[in-house]
Amino acid sequence: MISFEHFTIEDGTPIYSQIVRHIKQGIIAGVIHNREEMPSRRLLSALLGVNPNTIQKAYRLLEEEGIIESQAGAGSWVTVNEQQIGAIRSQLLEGDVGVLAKSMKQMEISKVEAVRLLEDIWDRI
Amino acid sequence: MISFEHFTIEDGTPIYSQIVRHIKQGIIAGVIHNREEMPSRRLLSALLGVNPNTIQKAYRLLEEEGIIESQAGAGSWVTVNEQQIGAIRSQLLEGDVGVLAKSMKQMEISKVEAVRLLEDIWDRI
DNA sequence: AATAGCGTATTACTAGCATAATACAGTTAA
DNA sequence: TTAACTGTATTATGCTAGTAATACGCTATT
Repeated sequence: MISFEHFTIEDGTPIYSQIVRHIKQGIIAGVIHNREEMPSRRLLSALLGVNPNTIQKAYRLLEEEGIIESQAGAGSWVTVNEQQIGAIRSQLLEGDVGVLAKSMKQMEISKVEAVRLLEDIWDRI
Repeated sequence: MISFEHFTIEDGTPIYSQIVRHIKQGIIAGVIHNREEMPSRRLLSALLGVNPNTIQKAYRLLEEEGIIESQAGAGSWVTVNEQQIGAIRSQLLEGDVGVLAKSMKQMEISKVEAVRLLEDIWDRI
């Protein structure tokens, strides 16, 4: 069963997006595996203190991306192969790093300074 | 007069936030200077194809942060000193880099790999 | 067979973002 | 002085995110 122990809701981003991202990051980190069982919508809703409809929206999006499958009465499970994992990894990393790089360039930050900032802040987090 | 030539609206973040950020980034980059005149709410609204109330919200937030001042009938101007610029710089950079570092750590990315990714993507943008 | 838990669907409500259409008072320049 | 432009304020509408309360049919387990 997939754990949401280290998951906390932040604001600024829709909750359903944060859940989708948490699952993707877990798959990339190797913490969440293929065929692993997702918590039921009602259970996760109770765990996170969030409305069941919000969980349902997250699960629906994951299903549309082919990352999980659901069966009425039974439950939901992760369904990813190695190729999908690689694609998700690229999708998340290039998106995140691209946003940062673009933002820093607009601030006239140099490449070496950008790397220095990343290394500095990396250790303080 | 402050230029919005290289500004394009993206979705996912409120438009008023994007405008606030654009001003802050311009100040950090040295493209926007103290005492420089902001475009009027109606003019910027027309330039960006956005409602005047959305511009007003952005300007109100900038005013609350002490980054601009407004006078009815006259207009609005940037009011920042060197100390404020340094503070805005830290605020933006540590926020952005912190979000990326935290996200990468959750994906079990190593520090050296993070730096390599940043350097790679930096040149492709 | 029955019950508990599962996914799924619907309706109603609140809050925030954005638009739309005005209105009013202060400043500036012709 | 008057006309144009400024910031400011108000009211109404639509959309999305999120909550709340149900309801229904399927599956697994007892």
